[in-house]
Amino acid sequence: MINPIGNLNKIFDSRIRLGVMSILMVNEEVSFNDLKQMLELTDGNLASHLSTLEENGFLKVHKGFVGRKTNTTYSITKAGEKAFKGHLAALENMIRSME
Amino acid sequence: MINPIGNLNKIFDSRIRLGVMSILMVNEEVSFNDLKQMLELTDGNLASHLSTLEENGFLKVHKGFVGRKTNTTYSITKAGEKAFKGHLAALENMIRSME
DNA sequence: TAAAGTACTTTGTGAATCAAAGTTACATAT
DNA sequence: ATATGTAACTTTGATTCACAAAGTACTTTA
Repeated sequence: MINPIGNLNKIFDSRIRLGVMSILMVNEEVSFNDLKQMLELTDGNLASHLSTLEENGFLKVHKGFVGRKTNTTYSITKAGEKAFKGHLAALENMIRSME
Repeated sequence: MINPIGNLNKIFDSRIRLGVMSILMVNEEVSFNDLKQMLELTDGNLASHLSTLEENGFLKVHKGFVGRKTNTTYSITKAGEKAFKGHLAALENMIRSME
């Protein structure tokens, strides 16, 4: 592939999905509210990006409780990890030719 | 800034603009047609992204000739270089927390 | 009982993306 | 002189995306 952008993953063109993935690479499980605060998003905006990532099999959802409050957490899947690492590698390749 | 995506530059959310910039970081001057072929784009699509980059002061245009044919080339500006490097640094920061 | 929290979904708007077609200007081939 | 070609766009139109705001269903706390 000569085209330097050909290996970038379209799902990760979105800064928000990029942010979610990078948070989930480092934290085993993160709640909806923590993601919302870390990324400074409205509920709806976060929810829609999370569902895009979920539809693509990049993350999985755990519905649980903290005390008696509902608590939804998200974690990365193997496929998500692979796709994200692939995207980062593509970014690196693109940039490596600059040095 | 705690928000890991807060320092990313919106202009570079686009893979195409990212590609243009990375090519221009490495090549002093690149023609419209070379960019078109490298990035596998239609005329219109490339032209519109180039004008976005130009409007933002990230690249400059040189209209010249090769023999008697018109030849437009593009090169990065100081501001473009700074913005692009800033974006890459923000990406790196975001990713560094993963290691 | 009222207010607030969680995690959404729905709605609506504006912006972005892109291909395709049209345009302008010059060049070359017939 | 006419037709074809190439470069570099601009315009058009359709589709998709992003996002805020409001609405929903359920529970909890004051």
